[in-house]
Amino acid sequence: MLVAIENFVKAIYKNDMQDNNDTKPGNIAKKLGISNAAATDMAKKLATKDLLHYEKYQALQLTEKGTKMALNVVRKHRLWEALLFKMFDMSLHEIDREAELLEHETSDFLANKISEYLGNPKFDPHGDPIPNADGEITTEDISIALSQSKEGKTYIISRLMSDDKEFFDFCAQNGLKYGNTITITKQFSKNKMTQISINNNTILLNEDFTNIIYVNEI
Amino acid sequence: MLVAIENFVKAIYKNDMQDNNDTKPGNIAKKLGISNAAATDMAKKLATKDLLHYEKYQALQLTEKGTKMALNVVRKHRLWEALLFKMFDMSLHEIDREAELLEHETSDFLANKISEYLGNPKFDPHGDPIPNADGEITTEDISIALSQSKEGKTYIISRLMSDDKEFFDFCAQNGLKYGNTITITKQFSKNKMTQISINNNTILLNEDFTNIIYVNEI
DNA sequence: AAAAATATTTAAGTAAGCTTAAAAATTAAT
DNA sequence: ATTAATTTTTAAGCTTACTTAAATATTTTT
Repeated sequence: MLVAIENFVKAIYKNDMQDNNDTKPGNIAKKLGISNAAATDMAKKLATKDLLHYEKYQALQLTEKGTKMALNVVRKHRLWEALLFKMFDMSLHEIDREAELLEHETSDFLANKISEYLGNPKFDPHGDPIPNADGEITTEDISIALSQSKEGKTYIISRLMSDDKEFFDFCAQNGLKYGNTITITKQFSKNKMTQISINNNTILLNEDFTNIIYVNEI
Repeated sequence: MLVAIENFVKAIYKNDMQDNNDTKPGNIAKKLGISNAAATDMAKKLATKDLLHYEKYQALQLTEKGTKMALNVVRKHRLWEALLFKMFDMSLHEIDREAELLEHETSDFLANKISEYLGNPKFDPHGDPIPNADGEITTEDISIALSQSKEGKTYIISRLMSDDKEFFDFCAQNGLKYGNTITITKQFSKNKMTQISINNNTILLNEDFTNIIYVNEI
């Protein structure tokens, strides 16, 4: 019950943040692996709980209450990722997989304990910001997608925005890790490829990758 | 779905282990806070899944498969307790409360990581044995209830078999903690009270307490 | 601006995990 | 050994979170 609701508002929140497709039931349904009909039903139900605004055929919009709930779940997810990553020898994909389950069964009390233990971190191991206990993200996001980076410049990897195992495995193998430095050796504007240099290795990345790897200017 | 089942087999397992009332639907229902009818229904359902043996009006009996499932959940519960107790400043009651939720959303993979990190502990902070990854409890239980202790003898506290907050608060206040040493200064056989000495303090305990505090001879 | 394709909504139905109330069996008390 | 009390079971019903299929609206293509 609560899990389904939490996952629903979280999916809306993430769709609004990260993806550029609009937040209609079908898109949320796809992310959650449920039917469009189920998503519409749930949307209507959550509207009665004041978690989102629903109007037929329109995009779903979280209310303040809904956003708070989403951020609370996101906070727990990212705190778990940070904790598991620090303590155990686990990959980015593995910590994501575990956090996906633990996030719904974590009290605010425990979340605060974890945060405190970690020194109230502002970012998780993917570089995603961790909302504070009040559901606020206090960091300013100055990162850009690698696809927007400028040839010749040097950047620091700030976010790996994915939950795909293969992507993370690739990143791990090639030193593409939160905090590492890379230089853009070439931008191929025609075919949207980006050539980077990292640890004296040259890697050619396609659009799929350069849209989910985020970097900060130095 | 899985959570309800896991809690059901766990309740049976614990009832068999700790309590001397028989394992009929009503007793399990009481523990889980559900109706007798619901417990009967669930028992029938789990019988079809080969998790327990069900015969009308008879006590419920876990199959080997059911026992394995129960032990797997118990393992995760106790590992979480051990981890939370070690890492954070949390009471026995608090770690129990959190572990009760986390236990159902923990992969075997993560459970093994936690166990490894803790050095594969054999006991949790209550002194309860932690089953290994194969669902086996390899330690021999040589502890006795405080109510069975002998006047004049000295013991080490080995288990605090409860999940009640008030009990734990009392224990914490009085140094009644796993591993601590106590001496039995007097056994009042008539009214079933036990007087103990701990840290140069004298405490009088009634039957409710002496039946759930376990000790080992030195 | 129609037609075609796609997405959303409505409607009807299902399974899980409960509930309450009444019937049947067991257990306890006299 | 009946009677009384308690427990277990059966039966019927509810809610949540889905499903599929059909109807309706929207969006895209031509």
